Amino acid sequence: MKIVKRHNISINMSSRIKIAELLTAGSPGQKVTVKGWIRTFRNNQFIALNDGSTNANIQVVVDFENTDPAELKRYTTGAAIRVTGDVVESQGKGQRIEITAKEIEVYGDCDAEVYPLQPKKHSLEFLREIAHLRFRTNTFSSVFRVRHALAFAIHQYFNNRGFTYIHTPIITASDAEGAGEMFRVSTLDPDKLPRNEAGEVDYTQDFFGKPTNLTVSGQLEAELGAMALSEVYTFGPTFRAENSNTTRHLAEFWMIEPEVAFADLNDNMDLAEGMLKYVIDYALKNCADDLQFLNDRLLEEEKSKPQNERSAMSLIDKLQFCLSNNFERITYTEAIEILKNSNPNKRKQFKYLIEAWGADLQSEHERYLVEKHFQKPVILTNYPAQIKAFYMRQDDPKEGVPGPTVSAMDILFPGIGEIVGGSQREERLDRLTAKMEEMHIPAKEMYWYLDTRRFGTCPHAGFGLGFERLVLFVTGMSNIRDVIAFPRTPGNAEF
RNA sequence: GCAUCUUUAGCUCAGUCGGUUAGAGCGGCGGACUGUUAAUCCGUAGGUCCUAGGUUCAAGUCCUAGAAGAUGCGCCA
Repeated sequence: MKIVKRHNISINMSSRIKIAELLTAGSPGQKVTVKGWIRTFRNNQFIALNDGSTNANIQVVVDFENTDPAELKRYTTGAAIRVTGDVVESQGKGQRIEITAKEIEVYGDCDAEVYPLQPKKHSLEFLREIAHLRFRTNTFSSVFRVRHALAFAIHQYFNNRGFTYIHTPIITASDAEGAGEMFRVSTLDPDKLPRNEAGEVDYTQDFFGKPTNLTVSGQLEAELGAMALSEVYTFGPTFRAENSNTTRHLAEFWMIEPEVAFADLNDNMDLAEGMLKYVIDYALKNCADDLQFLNDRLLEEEKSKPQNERSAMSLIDKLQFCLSNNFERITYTEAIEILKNSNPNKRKQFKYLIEAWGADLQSEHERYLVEKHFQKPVILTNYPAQIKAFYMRQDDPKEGVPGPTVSAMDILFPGIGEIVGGSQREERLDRLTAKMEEMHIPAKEMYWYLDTRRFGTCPHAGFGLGFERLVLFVTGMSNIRDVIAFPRTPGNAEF
């Protein structure tokens, strides 16, 4: 296994060396201190020690003949220890170097009888129930190192391009965004709600003096920033109170939302495609060992699946394929034509048959386009106006397009579906207010948003990227609950 | 919210057509071995068969309801 060392300094007092650094750069003759958690203790003699810097363990050789047997009993799977000793060439196969222990200190014992993690394969469902301990498994430590690398690369990508990272509010009084059901934020006692004369809940007595919710998107606020700073992005938690029970929805998730002034739909697509490729490339270069581990894990898992359900490409091949091919850019209107003439539509295999322009695409249609027809990421653009949000820019009528469209774009990924949703924004005040009226969005409350169109408006565009969906794609995991530390889903807010 | 599937030891799972005392591997515990690689070998303990009803001479197995989990759909990122 190739081991990736992620940093140059082992951060710790008492000259502790991290295991990734020791395994890559350590040489016989060194005297070192390592600290970590025992993975296995074999033959009363060999400790496999892990500190989370890599999935590879350092082998610690214990001088069992000169160690108190009561102390040897404490070296159990999961125990936290310090080892000071000499780096030597390993006599056994399977590792280049090992440590001959001179001193072992147990920081925290781990009762093997009740510790749930064993040196064996556990199901992801079981590990989800012990999410507080699942970081200690190879799969999850790899997933979370990759997750970190992707988050870091996103900041780096935008920083390199002159973007300003802005922090948009988590609590919002605006419920006009229409992005989904919201979680109410209140300090009122639900058992003793104050009422006004009309018998309605009196929110003037609530903390903010009006109804407030957790944010479903930072986009509207990001647009305000873009109208001064030119290029901004947000990267924060987002909350949707939808009763969604799928492998790709969370009630609390992280979203990246760039917003760019003086940009149109094409700039927007270039930005999104560039970002996705940049961060995937970053992960391939900086998490090679973790991705290899996840790649092999996936191959192993797929062995138990029937041939036709296995993926055509391995995880790493799929990521590299994604880098070396341009995303397919087609309009909604073109997509409808393809779907209308597709075999599953003609043979009535789709649950929802495509009959006319204007229909919303179901996930079976998106999957057909991405996984069967194009076999690569697809960007769908210029959707019918009626199925998209009020703030998307209205297109000029075009020959061959049956109805009004907006400059929207969705990026669809294999296995994930929609990973990015974005648009060029409607910057023309009259068009925007007319649309809001049509969709019953209270323009009065949204004065702050509309002010950007009143005072120095300009063409601008942006998108939202679901961070966990990106992590799903890059790690090859199949359930979104396994790429966030403590998933919040309907009926579950454990830990 | 809807549909389908699953639930047996701490974990992963087997359990035939409804039939007598519910099994295995791993893990635990006791021991052996001492250059192992999820070590190996011997021994041993461990069960509300998800819950509540029902059918039957007899239910882990069949039926009904509920709970929890998984998958798919809808909503979306």
